[in-house]
Amino acid sequence: MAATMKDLARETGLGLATISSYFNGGNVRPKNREKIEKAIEKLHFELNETARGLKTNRSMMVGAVIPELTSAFCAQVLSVIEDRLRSHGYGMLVCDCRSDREREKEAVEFLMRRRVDGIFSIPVDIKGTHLKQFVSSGKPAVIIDREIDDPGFDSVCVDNRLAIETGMRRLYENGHRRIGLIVGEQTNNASKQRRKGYLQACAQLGIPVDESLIYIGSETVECGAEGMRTLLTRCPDMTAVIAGSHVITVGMLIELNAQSIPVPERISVIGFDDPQFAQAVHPRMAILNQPVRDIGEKAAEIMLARLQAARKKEPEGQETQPLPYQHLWLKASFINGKSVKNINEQD
Amino acid sequence: MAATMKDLARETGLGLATISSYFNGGNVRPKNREKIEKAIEKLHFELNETARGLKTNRSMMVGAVIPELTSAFCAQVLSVIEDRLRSHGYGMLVCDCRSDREREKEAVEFLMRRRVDGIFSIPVDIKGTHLKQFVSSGKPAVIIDREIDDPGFDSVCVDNRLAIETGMRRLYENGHRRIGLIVGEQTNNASKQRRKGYLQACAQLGIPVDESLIYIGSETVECGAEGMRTLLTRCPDMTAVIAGSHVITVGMLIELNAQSIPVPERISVIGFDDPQFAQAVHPRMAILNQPVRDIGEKAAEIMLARLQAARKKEPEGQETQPLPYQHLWLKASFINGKSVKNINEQD
DNA sequence: TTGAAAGCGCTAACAT
DNA sequence: ATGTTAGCGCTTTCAA
Repeated sequence: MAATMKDLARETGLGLATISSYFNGGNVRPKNREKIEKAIEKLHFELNETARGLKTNRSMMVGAVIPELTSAFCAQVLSVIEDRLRSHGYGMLVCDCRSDREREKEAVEFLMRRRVDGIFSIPVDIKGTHLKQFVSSGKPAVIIDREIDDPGFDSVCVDNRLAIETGMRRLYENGHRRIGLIVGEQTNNASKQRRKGYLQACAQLGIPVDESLIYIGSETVECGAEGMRTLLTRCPDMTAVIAGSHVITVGMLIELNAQSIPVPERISVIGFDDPQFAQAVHPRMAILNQPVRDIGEKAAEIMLARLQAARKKEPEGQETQPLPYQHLWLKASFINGKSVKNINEQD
Repeated sequence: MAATMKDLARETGLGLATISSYFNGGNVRPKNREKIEKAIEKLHFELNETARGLKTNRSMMVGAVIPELTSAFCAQVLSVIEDRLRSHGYGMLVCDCRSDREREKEAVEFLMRRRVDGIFSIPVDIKGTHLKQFVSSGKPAVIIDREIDDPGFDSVCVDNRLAIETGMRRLYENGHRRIGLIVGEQTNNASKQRRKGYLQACAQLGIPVDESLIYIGSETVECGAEGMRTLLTRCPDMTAVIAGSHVITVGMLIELNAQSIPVPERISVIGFDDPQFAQAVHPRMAILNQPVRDIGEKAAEIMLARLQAARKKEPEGQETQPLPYQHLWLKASFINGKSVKNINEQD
């Protein structure tokens, strides 16, 4: 159906190699360049990357395995990555695994069959077992957002411990001592780190830890609402709450809203992520904001470096010494709002 | 590097065709099935879809060209589509074109080089010129969310005219007559239809049209804020506003929030999309909600039907009569909130 | 049911 | 600088 290089060769009277060379930046006589370009135009020729990939053993595609495409965090990070990679000629195959380990594993196998050159993963399985087979084929995987037990990958994470600590300190400075925390399941390292940050902050600030102030649920809006509801009745003396993720923030606000509980008069809150959302709610919410743009850029950068290294390797024959794995820890920033009340004067 | 069918053949002592037949649901003796499965296990064999695609002229991938991956609407629709397609063995290559026509065109070319079997497009170019070349190769394109001038594609849209009309009627019933509208650029058919719905509702309800109540900007948060600011000063007697999209809704609320304008006391608002967001803001916002799930499902369904038809066609040789293009119009629903004040009693 | 062989569109030696 | 040719890993006739 579609025109092939052979057709271009016939049309121009040139050899196949010349045509191929034209597309691969080789030296082609200006006269012939023109001829080729004319033929391309005439025959509506489009390079067949599938065939090229078969020959070169590179698909010029990467995979992205994520827990939820509808999460703003995932979408924003992917958006940055896709942009950077496509500008280097790489396509991105997205696989949403719905936070399910089985589907995550299947997604990686799916991507392997398509011979993607690399995989970005926001892992559900923090052991990273789903990627073992893939990396053992010598291809790069970059982990995003979740610290993984296995050090055999590059990773770009946010210092979640520090993030929560920052929030806690803010609340402390504003006189809060009975502070609640709503976080997701502790199988997820990000959530784990957030809880750890909470405990650590308590220790540093001399706040006695009260486990009943900690609600552990899941990464869902429902959990945020449920958590808020629970904490409000369980700890009536609680003056502030920190949400352990964006969806939890949303759920938290839904519950406060449903119960018409005034923020920050009755309770102070610090949310997570999405500055626009924080500005749109009333009162403007204080948040711990993850640097999504940086995360995406760093992850893409690392991947592109590895992809490039892989391309160079082959010609040399000998294994160049491998780049050491990178583990980046980016910092979340605190964006102030009006959702935290200073209760110092009340003492 | 990776094991090939040849390796399986050698390992099992069988012929290539038998191996291939095994993977394609052909008849293989149980004894040999076992042998093959053992060999697959042993050699960590993974089918090479690239090679298969070259031969079969199907990539088992579809492309998705969208204006902004970070838009919740896009992400949600894609999430549904990806799920449905992958369960049928298709991968999804996502191309975010940042609402840019040039990049949109490039994205389609990019996808053509990868020989995707179909393309989903939430088009920037409503002429659909970016898809011309692609569909002329006989492959299906499904347009989402934006009515396109060319009828030569399938499309799944929302009746935006009706949506805004519904909102207008609600406001009318609550006594509002001076109603503002903030919409995106009129090069976009969705925005166009929304404005049309506004005008039509005015006509039906006997509200005189005042162009100064209509703010036309772009599909950005900034435009929502700017629009709100403008309308508030330009039309101090305005009692209600309808937002023409979700991002505009967010911008609108940011501005109201910044100016500490009480909703719905001073002004009533109706937003667009994202029920969770609507519930999280105070007071709970009334919205016109697009059926994202249905949109994705219908689009995927149409695509899968066409993909299947294309597979059947070849064996028959003769062109089966083409399925007629479908143009679906789904309805947005009104979800009530507390952001609309009944001002009838004040008369 | 299975095997042998041709070829999908391209790249990369190698030869010219 | 350009042409010739041999595969990349698979599917698919065609024979056996």
